[in-house]
Amino acid sequence: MQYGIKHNDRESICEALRKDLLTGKFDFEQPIREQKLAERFGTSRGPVRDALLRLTQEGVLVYEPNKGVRVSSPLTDAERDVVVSMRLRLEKFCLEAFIRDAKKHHFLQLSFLLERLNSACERASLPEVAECDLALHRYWVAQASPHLESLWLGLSVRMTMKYSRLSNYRQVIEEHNNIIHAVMEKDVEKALFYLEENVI
Amino acid sequence: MQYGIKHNDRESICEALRKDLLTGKFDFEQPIREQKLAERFGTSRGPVRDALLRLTQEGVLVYEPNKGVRVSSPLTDAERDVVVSMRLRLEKFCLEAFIRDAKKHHFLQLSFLLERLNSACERASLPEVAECDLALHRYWVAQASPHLESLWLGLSVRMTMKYSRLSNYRQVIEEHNNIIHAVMEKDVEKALFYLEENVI
DNA sequence: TCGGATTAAATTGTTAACAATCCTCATTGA
DNA sequence: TCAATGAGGATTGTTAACAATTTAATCCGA
Repeated sequence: MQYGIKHNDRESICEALRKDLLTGKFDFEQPIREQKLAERFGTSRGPVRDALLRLTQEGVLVYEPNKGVRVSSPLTDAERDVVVSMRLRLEKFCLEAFIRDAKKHHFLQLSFLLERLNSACERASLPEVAECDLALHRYWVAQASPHLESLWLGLSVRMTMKYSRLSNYRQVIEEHNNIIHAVMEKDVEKALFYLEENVI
Repeated sequence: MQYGIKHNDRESICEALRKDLLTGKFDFEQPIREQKLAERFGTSRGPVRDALLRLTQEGVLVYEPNKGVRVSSPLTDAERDVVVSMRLRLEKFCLEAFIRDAKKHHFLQLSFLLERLNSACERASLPEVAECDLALHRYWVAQASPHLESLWLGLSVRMTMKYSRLSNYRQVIEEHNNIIHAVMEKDVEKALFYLEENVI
């Protein structure tokens, strides 16, 4: 239970599926069947449909009327470049605002998320690393601008789908340590520099 | 019926609501009730919920568990700046690709959409102008990169919500004429220049 | 054997009823 | 007077059944 958000079915199904999709448990173009997922999550098709609709909007799935959804094909390199630069624009804005306004308990939460990322890296569990990495970035985005959070999610998800630098665990830890130390010292310039190194 | 897309209930409800929201038919922070909309559109709550979920993801609505959705508050000026620059980054990429690959029937469709925008401006109908303006931009985005279309939608919707330059109808026509003429001459540089003038 | 129509199965789209949750407001007791 | 409590009504969340559509399989004739 992260952030203390209350989860209903569609939320938790959505998160579980997103994790599976980001870590490559489904093939590209593979169609997704509602009934099957409903059984897996022990609900009816309703909440499953809600989750699929959300993931479609995020860009992980593609929807075709009367045919359901399938896993979307990866971005071209050119498209990915665009997405990367958009995410950087957004996240730099948020990180700067976060540093400006952060209180003690925000730093605490940051340390907690960083620690989670570390231990996920130690366990060398790619799904967990992916999740913790996104949770960390998502935290300062959500704090700085709830308005832009869903926008950010769509961007990161598309990036992560294309391919994942996350398998180099040592580097993942290094990069996030750098960012967060800079944040704690309220050194905006340094933080943005390390962020730029990380979001590629 | 534009693009020949097949509409089911949730799609058409979504579009109708988006238009209403973009043209200010609901107040900011006003809660949206599912039952009321279901009656208005002559369906059950199911498709309405789907539409609301999509509009939430696009950023027009805000969702709170067990409380439904409400109209999201406008962006701050700083947030809007970020969104504008992101949309420009995305749309310039798409317009450039569009110019590179466009065939005759694409230009034809473009002329058609421009004509629709013109007549909406002549009728001085703000809802229609807003719709036609978005439809036009959306066309080259969708043609150039279906992957990025939903991303673009989220950006434009958030921009348009904040405030609308669209009420200066003469300028709207002028700006789009410039863009599209440049596109037809396959003059990338000029097209991007006029686009930059328009997306503000 | 092949192409096209026809039927059957699988899948998505929609609905109405029911369950769970939240909100309002009157009541109670100190 | 005021806060706590607790019905009740309103609203969202979930479910299972049904309708519409697509996909797959079968059959038939040339």
